[in-house]
Amino acid sequence: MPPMPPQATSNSTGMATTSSEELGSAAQRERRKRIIDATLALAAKGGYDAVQMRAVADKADVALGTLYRYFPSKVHLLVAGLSREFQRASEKLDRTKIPGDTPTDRLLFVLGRNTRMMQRDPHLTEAMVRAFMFADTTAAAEVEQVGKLMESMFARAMGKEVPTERDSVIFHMIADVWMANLVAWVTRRASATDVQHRLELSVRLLLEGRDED
Amino acid sequence: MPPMPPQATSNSTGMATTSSEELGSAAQRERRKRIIDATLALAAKGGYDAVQMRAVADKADVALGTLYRYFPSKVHLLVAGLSREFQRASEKLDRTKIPGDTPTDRLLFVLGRNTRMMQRDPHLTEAMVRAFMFADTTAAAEVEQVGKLMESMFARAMGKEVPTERDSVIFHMIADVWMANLVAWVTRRASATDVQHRLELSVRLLLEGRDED
DNA sequence: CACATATATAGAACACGTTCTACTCTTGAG
DNA sequence: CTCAAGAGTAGAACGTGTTCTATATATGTG
Repeated sequence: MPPMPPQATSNSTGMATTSSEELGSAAQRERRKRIIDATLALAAKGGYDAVQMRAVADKADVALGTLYRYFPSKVHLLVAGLSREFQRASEKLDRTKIPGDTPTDRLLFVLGRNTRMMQRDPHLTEAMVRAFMFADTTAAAEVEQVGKLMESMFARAMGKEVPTERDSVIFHMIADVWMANLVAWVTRRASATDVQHRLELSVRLLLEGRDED
Repeated sequence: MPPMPPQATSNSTGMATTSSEELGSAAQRERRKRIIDATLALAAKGGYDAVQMRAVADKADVALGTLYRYFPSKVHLLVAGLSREFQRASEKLDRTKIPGDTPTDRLLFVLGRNTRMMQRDPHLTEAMVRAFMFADTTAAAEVEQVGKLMESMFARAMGKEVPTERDSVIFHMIADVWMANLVAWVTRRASATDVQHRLELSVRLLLEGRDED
């Protein structure tokens, strides 16, 4: 067993620790940030395949061994990147008044906004989303964290800060449909408008049990 | 450009050609079958990681180069395996009277039956489902075919042999939720009962706009 | 039959994720 | 200050997906 370094974001409560995020010295937080920056930069340029561990290490100016000490696999790395992106989106959302007359409309606004944001960077989205779906059991915790982030964004959008169990399940389904559609879009099996329509229909059905107003 | 062999299953109509399936000499169909058999056997024994191209080639008694001539990547191979499994499930279904009083119930029966069938072989399911989700654009056609199979199974279950556009979209969403739940199950982020409940809830909401009867 | 061409084979070669080794640099406890 | 343990570094090494090369075998056409 190697001695664990900064690493892992288990955090049993699911709440972020104040604002500074997790353990590690300043230098370590710096390194971790550089690594994720490098990852996302490479992903944005060439997608999943362009995120090569040696390239990430180089660009982040750490040794390959160090990279692996921080993130035990390429998938962990990319899911961590997705997590950070969602965290940022979520924070930005907090500073925004979400438009829409009904909770459903507001959820749809959030979903549409994030979808468009991701579609603006196809390579990056491809890399993160494929890693997310490919993740195996060893990255289950990281995937779960992303799930939590999506759920809480949805909850906030709908003004259900404390979702019921049923709400949670429905948010989870919406997240599933969202991710599935992003995957389809990323692999060119669905157009941007396909995605938009499907999301709208499924959200209305799941939340209101109807579509067309 | 290398000369294409048996290969690809485009089939623009989406209909299976009578019963014998696709082009190629008898020997070629034989090889193809052996390859998929070998793939599924290895997958059943050790999941995604155990499906190693050299091992598949060995077990199928073909050269590595031949394997690649038939299936251009590991993902193609596994998605083809999933496709064949679904085709079989679909055929078996055709020989079955689907129980259930309402179309929704019948769809849920089919979904539950297939889910249980897949859960009976966790490794195999893990291998196929992860490949399915990880597939890139080069395997989009194969993924689409699997999508078509799911859709037509659902359509048949509900007695909607000729689904409307709206039906299709809804079937697609159900397939998305189904696959997402299988992924979650496979990575131990969801239990079998979680999956069952989520599927039931989402199908009822998507099809009837309500749950609890 | 004979040959041209498509397929199949064995195995080397290559790429990239991951692991390992040997060494150096930091850091914090005493 | 000293030094032991942890963290980082450079780079070799390994495993598996994929590609390439050289050769052999089928196959169908004159």
